[in-house]
Amino acid sequence: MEKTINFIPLDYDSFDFQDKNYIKIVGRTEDGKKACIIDDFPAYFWVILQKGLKDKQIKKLQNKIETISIKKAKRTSKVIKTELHQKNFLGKSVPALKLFITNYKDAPKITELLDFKEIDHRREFDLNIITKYIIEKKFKPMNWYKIQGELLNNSEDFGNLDASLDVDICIKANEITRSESQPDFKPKILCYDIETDNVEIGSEPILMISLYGENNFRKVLTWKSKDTTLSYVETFEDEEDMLEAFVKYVKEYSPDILSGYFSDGFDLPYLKARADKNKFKLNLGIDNSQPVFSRGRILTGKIKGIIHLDIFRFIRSIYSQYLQSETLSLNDVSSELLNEKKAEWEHKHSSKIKPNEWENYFKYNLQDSILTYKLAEKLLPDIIEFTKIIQEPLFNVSRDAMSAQVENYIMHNLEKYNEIIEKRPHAHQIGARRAEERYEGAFVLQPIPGLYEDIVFFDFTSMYGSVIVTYNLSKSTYSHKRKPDSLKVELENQKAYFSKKQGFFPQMLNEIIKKRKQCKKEYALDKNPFTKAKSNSYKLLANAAYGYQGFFGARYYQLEAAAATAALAKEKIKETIEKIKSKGHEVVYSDTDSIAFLQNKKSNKEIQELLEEINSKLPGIMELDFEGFFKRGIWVTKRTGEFGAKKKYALIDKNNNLKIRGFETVRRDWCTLARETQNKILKTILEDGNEKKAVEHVKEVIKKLKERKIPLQKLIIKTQLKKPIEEYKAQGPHVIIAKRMQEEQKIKVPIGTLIKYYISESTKKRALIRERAKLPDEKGEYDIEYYLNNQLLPAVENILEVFKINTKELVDGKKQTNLMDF
DNA sequence: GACTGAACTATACC
DNA sequence: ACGGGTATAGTTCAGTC
Repeated sequence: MEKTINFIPLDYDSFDFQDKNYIKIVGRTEDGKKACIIDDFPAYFWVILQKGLKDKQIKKLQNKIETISIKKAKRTSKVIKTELHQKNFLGKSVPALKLFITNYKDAPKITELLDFKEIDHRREFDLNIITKYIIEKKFKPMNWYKIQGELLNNSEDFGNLDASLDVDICIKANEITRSESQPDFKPKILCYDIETDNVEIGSEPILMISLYGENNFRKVLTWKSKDTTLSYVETFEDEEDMLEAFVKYVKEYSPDILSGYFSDGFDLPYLKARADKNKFKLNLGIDNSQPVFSRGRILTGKIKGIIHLDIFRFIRSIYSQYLQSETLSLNDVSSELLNEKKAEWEHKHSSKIKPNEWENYFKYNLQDSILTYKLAEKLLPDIIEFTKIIQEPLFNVSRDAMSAQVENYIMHNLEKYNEIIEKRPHAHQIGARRAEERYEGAFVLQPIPGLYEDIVFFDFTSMYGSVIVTYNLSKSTYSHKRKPDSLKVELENQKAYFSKKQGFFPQMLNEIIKKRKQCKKEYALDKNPFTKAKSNSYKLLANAAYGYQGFFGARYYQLEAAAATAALAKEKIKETIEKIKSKGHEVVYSDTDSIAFLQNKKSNKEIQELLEEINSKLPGIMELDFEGFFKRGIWVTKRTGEFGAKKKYALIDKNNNLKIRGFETVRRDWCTLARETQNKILKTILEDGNEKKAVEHVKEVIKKLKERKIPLQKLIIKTQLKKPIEEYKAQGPHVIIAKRMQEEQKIKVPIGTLIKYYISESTKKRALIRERAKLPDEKGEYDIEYYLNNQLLPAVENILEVFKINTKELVDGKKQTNLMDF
């Protein structure tokens, strides 16, 4: 039966039927029904031919290729037909054969048989099948389409596929056209969280599972305690019954997105492992399949027909640059984004929980799902807009690293350039790229330490991106030797040349930057969160494009283009600094794309005119922007030597808002006491314009510390493990503490763990710091001398030095601090 | 055992 | 393995006397 529906694709999957590839897309219809679209997949890839082949030679080659057939264990795969096309590859026009094959999965195998001398390159055999499908059919995620096709209703097509799918409607597509109207789509989200006694996946039973969804849908499922009056708690006989109810509720709710926080790495694999132990099928998929885990660098959990969204993964790979949370824990991120915290619950083994305590545990468990739901709601505009722009499924976009996002964007936008997609680098190429010498990067101006007044900040908008566009720096425009009408860029040990004819990479980047500008304008007029999200997405892409060209895993890697980008950016900012100086302004500081200088009694209007004048002479799309006026700013010396420290300064604006960069205040590996004290003195100095109050405050803190009146809590030092503990060559304090945590307390300390410790007094003379490091709850007295000399004073010394104050004089009994004082 | 520079390590800036 | 280079600064390590 013929059927036409309006449909929005959400989740993509591929399957084989009679040895051919098909794509299965799950999404929603306009009236909110869950639908599945089956579409065929034209499996093909390209071989790029040598130039100047005669028609006869090509025909002969085609005939040879068309006989290729390979047998794998289960299927025979062959070349169906070939077509000759004129395509572009890396900006050059090339003759190419389009090879249609029966099964795309065998494309790499078939390319191995194509070692004919007439063939220069084989391409597009190494794409993800869904990526290739979306490019080919332009059936893009999170957009509305009109689907016209055959209704599958208990039909025998595809082996009764439709009958096994838990959807309202299933259609074999004949025609897919983009709808004119694109109404807003609000996906149905369900969030979940589990609690266990042991974090080792599957090691012990799951104690409870919470669920939270729209219209205040809330559940806590448990089998541990039946003693509760909380209406949302449901109790079961055993773990298996609880798991069964979990699956039942998910299916009834029928979410588009099932979301957890770190659920890829914990909740979902744990659920699966416990289901296995109970010999129970965790059949969450719409085809009743169980979650499937792919082992990349990190575990990834996929559920068929439902988008499994791990909010933590998205935050870590994309969103963390907008956050200032010290860790990406649910608690820290929720505090920052939602101004809400996890519920109070002191973790203890379930055997030690008293009957009247369980309710608090249930509330805690539910709160985690609620926070995850709120985070999902908050971040979804960003995730959806990014998905629409990148044109990959939300499942991938929410997990991919920035390099993959840039690459996917490129691949999905190459068609209008008639370009064949470059291949992924081989392992040996990656090795060679990684071994390449590093190139010279950005310029950082050495500041002269001091307190300054009335500071102006300018910065270049998307500087590196605008340089790439302006000078046409990319793989397809690069040449190692001079060509007519090419731009020469002097690098450290070589010269690089870039053609003036615009390449697709700079052209695409130009579009991205233009769209960003447009969105920004739009948002200024109408504060729509989706416009903001779109603007953010383009900004992210524009900023990542430079790093992409220098990234060893990139299809369009060109180190010379990256090096030239940095070199030209450096040249331009230096010229701009000179220009500002020539107008009588003292330039205080500059880092990469920003310049700070003294207003020097000039009016704001004159500053604006200066900006316009500079802009009128900048090349291409390069643009300098006004960042802000600051009433005061402080730059300090390095700890060693008397020169000004780079990447370390503090500013205050007219509304007394602080902007602190690089100082210990913003570093999480310093104890709270040092950070708070430093923050306070920076604030008073910048507010008052003098150091008087700051000195008094420091004296007070020193006194308290010496009297041991500072609580230990403020002296805990946190350091993150950046690699497995056995790989450390130097046994620093945090490494020793981590080892003890693992050996004495049986606490797992994987990469990324934030190790907490304090430095205690020692009976031994000249003991190493690591020998004095103790766990926060370990008995001992903190070492006053250490905290004075290694934490507090270093944090305030360089700041007070600007006012010629010797910190040591603030310390009573200086002989303990420095023997030279005698 | 004291001292010193190099190596290792973590974190921040843009 | 999953953007790039620039920079500060603490602690340990290894060599010297």
